[in-house]
Amino acid sequence: MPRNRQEIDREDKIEEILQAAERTLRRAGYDGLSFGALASELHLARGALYWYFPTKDDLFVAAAARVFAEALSDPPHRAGHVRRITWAVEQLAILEPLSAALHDRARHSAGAAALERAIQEEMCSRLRDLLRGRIEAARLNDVADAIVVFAQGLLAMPLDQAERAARLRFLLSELVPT
Amino acid sequence: MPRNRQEIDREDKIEEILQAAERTLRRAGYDGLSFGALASELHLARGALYWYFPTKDDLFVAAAARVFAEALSDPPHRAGHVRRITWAVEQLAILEPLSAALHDRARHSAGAAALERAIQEEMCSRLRDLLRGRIEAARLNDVADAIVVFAQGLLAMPLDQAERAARLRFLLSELVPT
DNA sequence: ACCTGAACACCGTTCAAGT
DNA sequence: ACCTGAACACCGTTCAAGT
Repeated sequence: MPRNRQEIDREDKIEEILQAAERTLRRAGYDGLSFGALASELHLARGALYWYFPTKDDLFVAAAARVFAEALSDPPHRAGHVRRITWAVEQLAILEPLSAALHDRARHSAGAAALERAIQEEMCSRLRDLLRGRIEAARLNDVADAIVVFAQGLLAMPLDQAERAARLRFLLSELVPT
Repeated sequence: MPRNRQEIDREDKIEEILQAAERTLRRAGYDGLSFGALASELHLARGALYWYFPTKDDLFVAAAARVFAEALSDPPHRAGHVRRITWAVEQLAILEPLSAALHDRARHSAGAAALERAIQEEMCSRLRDLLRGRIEAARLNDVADAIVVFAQGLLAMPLDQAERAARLRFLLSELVPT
């Protein structure tokens, strides 16, 4: 009955595992992502998964990368900069437990650290594009960096959506000329 | 040989456990803080610790509270506001893995959430005192909140000390009149 | 009231043995 | 090349049994 030897090639199998891992990650977070649960969902032995992902961190990072990429795809079209930044913060706020887990694993796993940096640099570069016309060139990098740091702080604190939005509006009103 | 029945009273025993837990937390972080390791260090059975701390979260929060309190005690006397804020950020940066763990546990443990809030409110209130003479009263709360959010963001990002200081200086130069 | 030692149900990871 | 099933060394937590 195991239809998994040469009949399914490696990349398809990896895709299948990643889809299940992504689902588990969304539903139960990092702690809920276990090789045991995943294996039984995929009708595999626990050890078999190590053939595809040599480490829990490898599996986690690969699945998390997909979740983040999806969350940050199609930002609101032609909205003002405040609304666009608020949108990004709220998208990340939904994934906050995932961000926290990624940050935690980044201390032990080079892959996790790389993904964390990549997400933050993506945010920075989008911000610079968004603010380029609106801010003098000399301040652009500092302001973009500051907003990313601030956004990261908003996510790390136990605030609700309204508080996040209010504090973000205050910062933007201070840093970005109207 | 067990000199622990009525000979040592409860509070002293708790103090002894907390000291060991604090040491373990500083050396090995949240993951390294295990009832097993702690018990063998204290020459106790694993189960005995549950008599004093019903849950790992209870033990962790109690030990972490001491670590944070110590780290934030005696701030630099009569320094400028930039140096004092930088000092606090660096003190917390040293404990960043602990902050991350606390934030993670705050989702599952009310005690962890309470400690996290308490630390942040302590920072906020110190900041307000520090900036009170320097900022118009109407902006004081917003600026203090913003700086705390920013500081939290600095800690959540993989930056070195120089980068943290530079970004903090930029923010303060924007928010606090010289 | 406090402690022991065993048990339970999990982990991530490894590995000999199979196909 | 892929998979199984058992093993290893851990977890946090519970609990009957002792003092």
